[in-house]
Amino acid sequence: MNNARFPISLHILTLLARENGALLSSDYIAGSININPVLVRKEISNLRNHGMVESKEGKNGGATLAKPAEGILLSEIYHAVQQTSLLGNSRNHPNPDCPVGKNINLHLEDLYKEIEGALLRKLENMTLADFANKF
Amino acid sequence: MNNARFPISLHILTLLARENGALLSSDYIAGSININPVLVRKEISNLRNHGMVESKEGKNGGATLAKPAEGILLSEIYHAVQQTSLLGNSRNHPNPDCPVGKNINLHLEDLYKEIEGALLRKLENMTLADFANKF
DNA sequence: TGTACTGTAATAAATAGAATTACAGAATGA
DNA sequence: TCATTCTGTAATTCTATTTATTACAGTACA
Repeated sequence: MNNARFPISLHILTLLARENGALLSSDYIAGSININPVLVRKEISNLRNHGMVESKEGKNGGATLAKPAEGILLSEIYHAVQQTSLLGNSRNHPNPDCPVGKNINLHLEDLYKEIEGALLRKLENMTLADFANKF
Repeated sequence: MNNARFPISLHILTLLARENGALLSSDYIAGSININPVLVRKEISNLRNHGMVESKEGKNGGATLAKPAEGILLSEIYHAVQQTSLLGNSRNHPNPDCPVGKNINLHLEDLYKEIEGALLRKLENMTLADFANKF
């Protein structure tokens, strides 16, 4: 997870959480994050697919939360953006003729699962409201 | 941490843990991981700087563990390779004129610290020996 | 019916990651 | 002593990933 999708999504959701239902445009949001509006729309599209955001097309359109910030767990956001494994995967195929190479991916996966579990238990105990209220 | 440094370092250390003090060459290790030997030497150099590995130059040279595998915590390996923050950082500077933009990096940092703490408590309870013994 | 939006695809630019090349220097042992 | 086999490291090239940009169809509003 080297890319900025988690912080970007959290930033978007934090902005939306502070508006009480008012729609924010992708341009406005992009201005706060300082990234390209198209990337904002892409992230919003993803958050919408995960049920956290609603958006409205056309003039005076924009995005808003699909449910109260108290009901959005940070773990949901994590799941919505998570693509690569937490501690990195080698793209290479380790040598199947080596007893370590042959099995390392299996054992790494187990390890990652365990670690990610610990992380998720943390994120499940924090809501978007908790985060947004810090500002 | 999108790159493969954690799994590569763990792979190297696992191989070394299974040799009882015998030296392994970067070429041999690279063959097991299936990456370039220069990258192996770079990682070994880093692990050496962190006191986990010793190496010997010249003919019949190679690397070996600097201390028993029972004394190497997975958290040490994590610290040795960790560069980027766990859940990704935006390279962009958020808008300082926006109340959210102005403070988000601060709050993200706090959040990351807390999450990383949970992860580290897990990794502190696993040794290289625990991992290597699975093979 | 013009304006201001979203949604999305396609492309280009920038950045990061990994491989490769190159070579100096160290240890060995014939 | 000196060829051989290693490490250490810098420099460069190659590749993959990420982000920005361009373009435009479609929607809603006033």
